[in-house]
Formats: sequence, structure tokens, C-alpha cells
Amino acid sequence: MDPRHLDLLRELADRHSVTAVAEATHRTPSAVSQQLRTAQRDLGGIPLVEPHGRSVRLTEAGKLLADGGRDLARTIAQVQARWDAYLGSASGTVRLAALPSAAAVLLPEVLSRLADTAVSLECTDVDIAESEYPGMVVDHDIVVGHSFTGPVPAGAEHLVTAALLREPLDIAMRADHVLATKARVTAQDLVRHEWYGVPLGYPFDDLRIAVETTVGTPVRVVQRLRDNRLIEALVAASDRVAVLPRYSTTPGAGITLRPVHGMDAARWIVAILRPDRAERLAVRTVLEALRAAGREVVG
Amino acid sequence: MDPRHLDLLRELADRHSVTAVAEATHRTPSAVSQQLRTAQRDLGGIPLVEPHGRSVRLTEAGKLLADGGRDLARTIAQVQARWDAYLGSASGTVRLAALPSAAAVLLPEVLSRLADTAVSLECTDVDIAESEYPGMVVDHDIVVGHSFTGPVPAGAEHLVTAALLREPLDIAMRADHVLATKARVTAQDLVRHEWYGVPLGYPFDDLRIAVETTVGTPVRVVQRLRDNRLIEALVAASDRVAVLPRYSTTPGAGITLRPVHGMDAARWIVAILRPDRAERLAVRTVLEALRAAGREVVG
DNA sequence: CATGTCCTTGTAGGTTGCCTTCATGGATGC
DNA sequence: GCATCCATGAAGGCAACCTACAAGGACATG
Repeated sequence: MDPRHLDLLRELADRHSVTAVAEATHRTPSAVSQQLRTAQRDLGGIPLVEPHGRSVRLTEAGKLLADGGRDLARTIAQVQARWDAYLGSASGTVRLAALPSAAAVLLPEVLSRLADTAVSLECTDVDIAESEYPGMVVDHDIVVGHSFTGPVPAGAEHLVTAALLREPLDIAMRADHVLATKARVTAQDLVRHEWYGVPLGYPFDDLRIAVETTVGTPVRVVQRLRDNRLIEALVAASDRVAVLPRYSTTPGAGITLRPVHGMDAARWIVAILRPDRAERLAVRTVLEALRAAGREVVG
Repeated sequence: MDPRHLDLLRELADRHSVTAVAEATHRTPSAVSQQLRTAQRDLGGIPLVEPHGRSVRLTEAGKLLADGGRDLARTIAQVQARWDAYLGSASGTVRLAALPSAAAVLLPEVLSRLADTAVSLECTDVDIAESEYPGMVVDHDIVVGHSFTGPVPAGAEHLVTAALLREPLDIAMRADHVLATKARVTAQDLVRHEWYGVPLGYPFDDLRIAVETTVGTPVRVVQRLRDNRLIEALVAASDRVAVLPRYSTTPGAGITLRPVHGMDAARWIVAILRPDRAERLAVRTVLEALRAAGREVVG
């Protein structure tokens, strides 16, 4: 029961291919393949992987040992955490992947909070679908994304999750827009104006659908775009409105945000982590900074 | 945080010397010393061991990591246990160290129960003081000893313990001894006869002291011997009495046992195990056989 | 106080295990 | 059917680990 073998199977369970494991561990596929063979031999010759298409997949036996590899990774991470605590300071590099709009809100505060620690943050911005976030934890210590269903995104059941921020979705308009005089706009107001929307199926679009359902009339979506900064610029230069998240939208750039009366649309900015990675003191430090930054934004 | 380094420190915490670790792991002391050095380097140069007499001992930092090594060993043992369960059968060798008198009572039943399993039992008989039993778990999976203070022997606080049997201490006498006609003997009866005792300080001697305290008269101890078989033989060939454990004493060899009225002296036959070793399916199988054998003896 | 023993540690050198390179073969998609 | 992707195998290099040997410090014993 060699820890290295368990770790190899854990990686293979996460990455689904010998080549991917090889890249992640800075080895050649051949080396990984050989290690797999010796692992199989040492463990009594029970097949641990089986061909699947042109790749491989774990057998039941392999999955069982991969689970053991997860336990092992977690235990080692706990020891590491106690060791870091003993040394008195969190240290090391934390790899963070974050949704750009969430990062824009949280990261400045996070970085200033980490400035006087030995933790170095290696940040990547990723713009992918909600369902893909759990897959990102394989290569990053913390993944910050958004969830429209609740504080725990889909597919993160076996992961550690932390809700950082609940960000309401508002209606953005030009600062001198006719609706800007009201504290909150109604669904009725909104069907009278043209919209900049997002592609069909994007979560922001749910608010448009809710407005249409309430009024019974479709709204006029003149463009379907993805980038919020672009939408801001267009909104600022027209009479059209758009759905934009409250805290991520640049204030004072000719844009005004107004909540929709009677609607409680919001997105959750959440962090998700692998259980073993969540044990590391440096990771917990960054996570705490993210939480604090979230509180700062709301308060 | 290399598992090998943690394991090394765990061994060192258990065995207290580089040489002992080297013997246990089939290496030379030089190899162990070098591994220690690289472990120290990899972990940031914090001293993990310090000279102590002509040996070494762990620093606080070293102890912390050794504890981590224990956690690690336990996690790996849990994985091994699940693996064994998946394969459907406990297998492997279990190293058992047992007090001879306890082994004589339990082992026949244990071996017959294990006969149709793939578990092989490697048994050693050891005759040492109660306080030394916990030290034996370093080299054996299960240590069976006795405890006179209760079902958990001293020094076994961080170990897994299992009470197998509570064995009353009786008075042994020739089968046609004058006291053999009574169902139980009294302290008064006993001071009238000569005794074969055990060396001063041995636990069996507590019963003699209790008898003397009750009556107020010292008993006449004519010999102080250790081996129960020898005492049996002498008792069978004389009018003298001796303290012997109830189940460990050969029945029908011209010897009769009688309890002492009003006294509840007994020894506990207990098994003690290291937490990580206790996870192994084969070990648990043997432990269960020991428990069953204990119940068999009482029932 | 000298001597012997026990333990650790360092150096030099050998061996083993792991990895890379290169080549082969199967599965998939165009 | 061809190109591509992926896994696997054989051969060889290299580094890590270990053994052998020697030296030095601590303790017990005469």
C-alpha cells in the first residue's frame, strides 16, 4: 500500500487519462504507465484500469484505491497545516482561479490583506460555465465562481464550498435615463425599453424571463452579448437597459443601477475547494481574505 | 511533506534511537541518519532531533511531525482494510505477542477459528511486567497481557485496548486437600496452611496481602516462584496452597481450585494494539477470534 | 582516569528504481 | 483510409538511496 501508488490513482480519477496525469505531475506518459503497472503488480495483480476508448478508466478496484488516495492527500494536508501553524505563518503559493467579474470585486481587497503575509497568490481568470467550476479544482487550490441556484453550485457535493457574497442582479441604465429617477423599477417599466441581453440560456437571462412572465409581454432584446464591460459601455451610450450584477458594475461611469421591484434575482459568488487543499493554512488564509472581502463589499 | 519522512519520524518516536529504527526497517544506521538529514532539509531546516545522551530524541517539531506520521499510518491502514474487505478476505500475517498463561487458555480456540481463513498468525510468548506491554506494540500487531488494575492497562492510553477475559484468582490445592471439601475457602482457612507464593511485588501477591490484612496474621510462604506450572506441580504434591488463575490452571491434574470467600481478586486478560494496526482486516479478524475465545472460556 | 562499548554521523562507492527517449499498436474522427 | 490521439513497451541514463567503513562523542567500568 504505497502512498505514491494511491496518489497516482487519485490523480487518474481526477484527470481521466494517463497523459493528463503525466502533464500534471511533470512526467512522460510512459513513466505514468509504468508506475501504474508496478502499482497493479504490488497490489496483487488486480486490474486497476481498463481501456476505454483510446483512453483508460479506473475499475471498481481502482476507484476504491483512488478514494483511499483522497483520504491520504487530506491527511497529509492536515499535517502540513499543523506544521505551518507550528512555524507560525502560512506560506507557499495558492493557486486561485476566479471568474473575472468576481475577481474584480474581491481581488483588490484580498491582495491588500495578503500583502503583509508570506502567502503568494497566483491568480488566473477563467470565464466558463457554472457546471465546469468543479473540474477546475484539480489544477487550482481555490476556484471562485458564481452560482445562480444557491450558495452551493451543482457538482460540488464532494468539495468544500464557501459562499463569499450574494450579489443582487439589477437593471443598468444611463445615469440620466428616465427610469433613473425611481428608486426601483418595475417589470412594467422594463418592457417599454429595449434591452441588451445575454445569449439564450445564460443565467442572467433568467431575470429577463421573469420580467416577461410577470408582465405577459416579451421584452425587446436588441443584442445578445457576453462581456459586462461592453454592455456597460453600450448602456451608457443609449437608452437601452441591461441586467448587470450590483457590485461588479463600475459605479460612476455614467451608469446607474436600479433593483427590480418584487424580484429577488441574485448570483452567489462562491469559492470551491478540494478537501485536501482546504486543509492548507495558506489556502485557509486566502479563503478567509476572500470571505472578508465579500463582507466588505456588502457592508 | 514526504510520507516517508513522516513515517521515519514516527518510527523514531516509537523506538527512541536511530539504530533501533534501522534494525526495524532493515537498514543500516547510516542510512537512517541520512534520511533524517534530508527530511530536516526538506522541511525547512528546523531541527527535528537533538542529541540526548549517546542517543537522540525528537524536538517539539519532530514530535509534531511524528504525530502526523501516526495519522498517516492510520489512514493507510484504513485504506488497506477497505482493500482487504473488497478482496473479500482478510489475509496476511498477524504478529501476536502473548503472555504464556493467557495464550494457553485462548490460543487453541483462536487457531481453530482461524484455520479456514487466509490469516496466518505468528505468535510469540512473552513474560514481562504489565508496564512493559505497551512497548511491545511497536513490534507486534496485537499484544495480549494481563492487567490487575482494570480492563485498561497502565500506559495504554493512546492505544486501542480490548478486554478479552476477566479471570478470577483462586486458591489452588491438592485434590484431596482438607479445604477441597468446601465450596469456597475463607481467609481464616488460609493462614493455617503453608503457601507457595510469587516474588514480592508480583501482582498475584496482592491476594496474599489481602488475606493477611483481613485476618491480621501473616501467612507462611515457603517458596517464592514464578512459573505457574511449577507451582501446580508442587501444590499437587503437598498440602500447601497457592494463588492461581482459574482458567489457566490445568484442570484434573490432581489440583482443585477454590475461590476465596469475600474476595474478588481477578486479572484482566487484555489485548492492546496500535491504532493503525487495529485498522487491518486481518488484525481485526484475529482480535475477534480472541474475543470469542474469551467468551468461550467464561461460558 | 583510562578503556571499552554504544550510538550517531560523515564520506566514498555501488546498486536499484524511476524517468526519458524512441518506437509500436489500437481507437477515433474526418 | 489517413491523420491524430492515447497508451504501452524496450533500452538506457541518472539520481536517490543504501552499504561499508571510519571517526568522534557520551557513558559505564575497571
